[in-house]
Amino acid sequence: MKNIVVRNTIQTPIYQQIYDQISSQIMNGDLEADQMLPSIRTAAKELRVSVITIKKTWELLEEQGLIYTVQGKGSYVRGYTKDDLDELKLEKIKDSLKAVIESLKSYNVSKEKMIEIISSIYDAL
Amino acid sequence: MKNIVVRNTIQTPIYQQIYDQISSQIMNGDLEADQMLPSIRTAAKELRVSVITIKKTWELLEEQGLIYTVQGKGSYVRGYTKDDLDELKLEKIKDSLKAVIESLKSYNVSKEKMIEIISSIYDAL
DNA sequence: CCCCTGTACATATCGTACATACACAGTATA
DNA sequence: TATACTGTGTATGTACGATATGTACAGGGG
Repeated sequence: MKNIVVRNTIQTPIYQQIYDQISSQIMNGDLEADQMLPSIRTAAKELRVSVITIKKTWELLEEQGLIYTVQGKGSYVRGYTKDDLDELKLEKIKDSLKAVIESLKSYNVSKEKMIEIISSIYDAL
Repeated sequence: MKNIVVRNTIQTPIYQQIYDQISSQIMNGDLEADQMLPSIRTAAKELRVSVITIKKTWELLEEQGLIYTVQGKGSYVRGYTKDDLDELKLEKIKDSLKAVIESLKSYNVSKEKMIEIISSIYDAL
């Protein structure tokens, strides 16, 4: 439960922000298999949000097969191999990029132009 | 008012979908300067949505400086040079890509990997 | 005056988020 | 062994804002 940041200033839902960060930590291997996540109460207190919000996040993570939950005990990270995690991560990134490319479809951006812009954004970081 | 498609199956708000398509048509030069947009009633009937929804779209377009509206008369495409339009378009695309890169920040994707994935998505189209 | 235009109002539905009460699991202890 | 305690997840009821609607109001021009 380290390095989670919640911003109220952006339009992304809180549960989505937390989901993104935890799912990336799992996919990056920062959280070990069968490691217990904080209880929803602990996480809620720590991040200063409602237990409902954390519950929704945990549900999302469970839906995506990243964790499993035992009633009365807690939620735990699913056991995946490094290769599996890399694959999941790649799919996630692909999905995001596909979505943005789809949303820009009507602007008729060529592959080369797109790469050029991506490159310039990275260089500016 | 050609080639506008509204989908109820996706989560993007209707007014946003219409906005994206009209703004891209303007930026691509498909709509001429001072050309009148359809009245909000006509557009609403044609796209089978409420006048309020179209009004919101027109307001967004006006906010972004793409059209101007005259009470009782109608809404018209602003006069921009081709260079201005290209610049607006580039900014729009940059903003979208910046947002997706920001949202993927925690996955630690390198510039090269990102370009590789973008490339593969384009090749698959 | 009539018919076109944009505008404003009141309302319905849904997603997000909250506090609080309920139910299950494990353990200490009488 | 029974039961109370304290941890866990779950469900209920509420509030608010965004999205979308229909319908009534207001301005421009023949």
